[in-house]
Amino acid sequence: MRILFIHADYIEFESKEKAIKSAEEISEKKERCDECLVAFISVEEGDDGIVPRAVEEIEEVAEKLNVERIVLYPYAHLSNRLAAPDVAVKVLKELHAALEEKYEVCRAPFGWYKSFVISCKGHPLSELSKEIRGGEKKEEESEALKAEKRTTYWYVMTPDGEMHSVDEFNYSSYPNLKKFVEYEISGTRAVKQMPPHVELMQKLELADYEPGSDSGNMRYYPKGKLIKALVEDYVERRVLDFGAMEVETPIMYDFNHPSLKSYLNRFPARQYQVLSGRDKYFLRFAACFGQFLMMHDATFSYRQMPIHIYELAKYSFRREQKGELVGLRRLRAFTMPDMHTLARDMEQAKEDFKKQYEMAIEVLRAFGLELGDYEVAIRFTRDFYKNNKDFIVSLVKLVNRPVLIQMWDERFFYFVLKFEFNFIDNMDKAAALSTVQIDVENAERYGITYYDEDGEKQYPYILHCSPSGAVERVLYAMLEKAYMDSQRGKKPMFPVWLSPVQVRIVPVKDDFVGCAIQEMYAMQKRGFRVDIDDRDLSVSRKIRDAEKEWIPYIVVMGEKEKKSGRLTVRIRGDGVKVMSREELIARLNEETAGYPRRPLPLPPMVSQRPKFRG
RNA sequence: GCCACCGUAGCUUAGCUCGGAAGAGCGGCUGACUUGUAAUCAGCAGGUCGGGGGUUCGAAUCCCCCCGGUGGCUCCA
Repeated sequence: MRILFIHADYIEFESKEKAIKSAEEISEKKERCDECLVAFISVEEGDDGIVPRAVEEIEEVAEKLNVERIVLYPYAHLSNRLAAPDVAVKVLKELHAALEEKYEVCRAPFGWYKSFVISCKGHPLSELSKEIRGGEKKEEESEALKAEKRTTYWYVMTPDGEMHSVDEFNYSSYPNLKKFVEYEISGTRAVKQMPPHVELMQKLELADYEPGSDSGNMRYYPKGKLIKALVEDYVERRVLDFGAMEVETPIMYDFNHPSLKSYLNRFPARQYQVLSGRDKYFLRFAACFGQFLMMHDATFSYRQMPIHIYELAKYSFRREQKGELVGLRRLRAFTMPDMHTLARDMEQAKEDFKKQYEMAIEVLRAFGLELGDYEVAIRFTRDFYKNNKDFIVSLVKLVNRPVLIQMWDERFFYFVLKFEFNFIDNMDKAAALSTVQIDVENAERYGITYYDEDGEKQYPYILHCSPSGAVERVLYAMLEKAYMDSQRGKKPMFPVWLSPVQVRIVPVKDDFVGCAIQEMYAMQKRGFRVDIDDRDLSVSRKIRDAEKEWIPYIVVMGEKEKKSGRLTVRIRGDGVKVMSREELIARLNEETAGYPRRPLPLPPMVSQRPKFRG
């Protein structure tokens, strides 16, 4: 709380018009107070508990000045981290009530544009400012956290349904699971190295830091943008095939909306805030808000369920702690495919949960991430486990490998069951990709209801699903995996359908650029991304550059090819083969079948491209 | 957010310990070469040494503050 004190001969103020929707109702527009202490007050975040101290401070000043009247004047402009309006009004009212015991108190209305005239006495003590700090909130949080930790139990479940103690499980065949368990439970690591994906995202000209923005807001170069767009296209199609309806919702929401507020209050801090005039909004951190508000207004019955709605939440914003931001692993602005499912009962919720679990496995496979490239975590409450033991075991059977289990005695979050697929990177850090949760709380919070067989309103269960996790994080996982491959002597690359350039044609000398263009057009027409390195450089140099770009097929074009009409193709990681154009196209078709396509994101002539980095 | 380390040309970096004229490779430009599967040769241009302050005759180098990045902690709805 910040207070500016003025010892005044008099103050007059008049309320002109409401500045915010939630302005107080008032009886008198014009007021005057003589011989008083005026306190201009900004109520700040976290000020709920500090009224007694504020009262002390104000009384101390009032006593010194020997005044009988105090004017409390809400004044937002002393602070840039204001409390929500309703909190501010509450605090001001409490101040008023407490001071009224000894003083005559007048309070200017909250939320109005007011004109005022003040006559400051001008003696040395007539102008003072104070800042009063609270700061108890954090401790409350950590208490809650400690409680959570006390009642959390960790296990490893094997496909036979056995629960093993995390300490006694034999990890020898599952080193990554061991790393994951360590990451989750103890969290001690001691590696000193740049995360490999950071260097790769820059070298390959995919993504980069943007010094002109806030930390964790990246720029994406054409090749990175292409991969991102393809990943998004693919996930979207999977989700639409799954039966979801695609929607679009705003990226910012009113702090004072009752449903949003109680949701936010459960998880304090961590949002970007946006001012629209004097009204405060927060940027979404997932698509939940918009979709829940939409479904609050929708009418539907048990006959239509399960209902799926989907949005690519671009962007979602979380104001993560600075020390937590790393390359593409953890960002402040990210792209979140977000599907919500409204299920009429737990049976339906479980059934859909399992289907989504299976979908997530397939989605990650499309990005070259197989079972074994990531670790599975399943988390639930003790009650849920008691009633659904077989269901949990069936999930573990499906992946046919040991899975980390976290069980809570009580429900701390909005869900009773959740799974994640966690990628373990070269620094032994875990990052969640796919996830699905069964939410038992938010239907009620948002007033989302369906009509049951008897025409009665019921709250549905809500599944939150991101089949891939954040798109940027998919990129991160692919890059980290490629680095692991290169460490094992394998040539790193993206799946062919995601390679920004799928075929590079290297003319031996200028004379063959014409033939190269013909070849390029022929393959382009069939839907592939082909370019030509027309630079005046040696063949080996151009091969080297193409290899550094991880291009899967390099076609050298010279006299031989012109005469024979066959192509000499250098296949990444598989030597040089001579084949016809149709054979190459057949191979490309096979490797990209069923995946979305996009055109080359760069000028087709390598000589015509800017260098985005070095 | 806290602690530690790092920041020199578009990129990778030498110089910093112990203060004394900022050096290279790649990339770019110009020219020569017309090339057959991971770097053709030569010349030229390119630097507020992350920013600000201090110490000093003199600071890339020593000290302080700030910004950015990374590691660890905390956190991760």
